[in-house]
Amino acid sequence: MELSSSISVDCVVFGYDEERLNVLLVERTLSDPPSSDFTSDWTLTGNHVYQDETIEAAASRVLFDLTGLTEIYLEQFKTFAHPERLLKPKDQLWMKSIGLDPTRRVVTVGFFALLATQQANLKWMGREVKWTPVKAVGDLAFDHNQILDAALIALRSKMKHEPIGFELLPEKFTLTQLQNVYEQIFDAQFDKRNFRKKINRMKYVIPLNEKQVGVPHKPAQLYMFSREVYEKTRRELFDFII
Amino acid sequence: MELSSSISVDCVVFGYDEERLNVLLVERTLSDPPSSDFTSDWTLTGNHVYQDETIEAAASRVLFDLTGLTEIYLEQFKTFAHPERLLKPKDQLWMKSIGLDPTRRVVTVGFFALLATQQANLKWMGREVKWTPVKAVGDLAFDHNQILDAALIALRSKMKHEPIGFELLPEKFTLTQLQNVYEQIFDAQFDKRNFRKKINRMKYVIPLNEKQVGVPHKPAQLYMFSREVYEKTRRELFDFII
DNA sequence: TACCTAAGTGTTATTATTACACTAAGCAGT
DNA sequence: ACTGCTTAGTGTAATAATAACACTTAGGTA
Repeated sequence: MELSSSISVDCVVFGYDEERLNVLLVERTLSDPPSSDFTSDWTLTGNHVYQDETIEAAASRVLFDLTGLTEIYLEQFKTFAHPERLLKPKDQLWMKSIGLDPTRRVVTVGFFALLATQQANLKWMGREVKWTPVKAVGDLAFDHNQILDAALIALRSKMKHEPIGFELLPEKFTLTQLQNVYEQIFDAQFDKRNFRKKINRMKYVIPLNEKQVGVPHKPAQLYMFSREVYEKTRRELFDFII
Repeated sequence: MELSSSISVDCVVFGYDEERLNVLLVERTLSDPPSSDFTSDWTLTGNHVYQDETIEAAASRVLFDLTGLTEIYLEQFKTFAHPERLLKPKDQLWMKSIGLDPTRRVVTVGFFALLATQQANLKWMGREVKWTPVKAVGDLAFDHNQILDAALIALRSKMKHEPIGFELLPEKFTLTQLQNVYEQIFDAQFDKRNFRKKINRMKYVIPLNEKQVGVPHKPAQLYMFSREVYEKTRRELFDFII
């Protein structure tokens, strides 16, 4: 039989806080009726797509409602549609409680978003919202662990070949911060001098006439990323690969 | 209002025929009622997802029905859900003619598949099926030009960083064939000696004890690709990038 | 003034990239 | 058997990128 389904978007919102990579989670509690069986747990941030809305608009709406920001790096990475993705008893219970038909198949389109954590001012439909270090995420509701895993794979893969690390930093950043972003996300350590040599070749990482102030050590040069220069100077690489 | 929709998959089936990159198209005619207004045109190969079917299974089913093959390289690349993606008059007419509700939003998950054209034995629900050179594809039905464009972008991007060019060749291939695959898909020319030097470093491209036979020139060494060796010897690269 | 912290910098050996042109092997036609 | 046609296959030298490695500098704090 042909499939009729609801469509939702889930945004895996990654935030970097100068220490590690975090992901935004919102609490899921059973409010109506409040149930003692239902211990609260955590979900990614998602919502249904409205009738006349594109999925990109739905994802932006979720992000805006959540953070108050509009210019967020956002990218569709994968769609999740397994027939049994929402059939765990707790998920069923929760769907009933908010008035959704629990037998209805829900297809969700996964997006990931990148931002510097301090940019965001968090709220979500009155529910609790928190940043959680990606490495400390426990069992999530629905199939959200799977979605998060896929988002991480997509993030790493994109990050290897395109300059999106900057999206996780404030507009002005130091090279040490930039290096830390890559070290955290790839669980790797790079040599400072070699890293900087490489960055030096990237004409789109532009030194500013500005240094850190108020740090209790030699203040670092600040840089910014220019997507414009990147688009002009980018050259195609083939790695395909050893 | 919340969205209720049908889910379909569309497979962008790429085939390489030792000359260029082709894509499989099927003819769309209005059979019931046959209409003289409705000039036939071409679509990608897709179908609805059934109630208890995963989208991956639906895509494999489409490919199997189309080619009789089961072990095809297949990858989900993007989901298309624009509210107006099927509202062109011709698309509406066609949906009515096959008994679909034309006001219903249809969300389609795009997959691309790779094969060597000679492997496939084509048929599709009695409709005409043809290989078309990607560069010669005209206006397609629905939003299928958009889907094809996105598939090409995804293919090129993946191909730059992972060894999937082999999927477009027969199991045993020559280095010249391999080079042609990349030249065609990237619209570029590579130096033969440098290309071969690079391939030489890839331990997963394995020379066989076998040569071409019956060619009217020096017969070429045949090679095969070993995914197993690839997985073992692959090393992570960071290009992120000038 | 001494100490702490992170910033910033250069050299050398190895490896990869680029640009470039001739010889070898098989087949077809005479 | 010889000639010609076609594609396969190969090496070198100059330049650029990578990898491994340790000390000095600038500011703040006590």
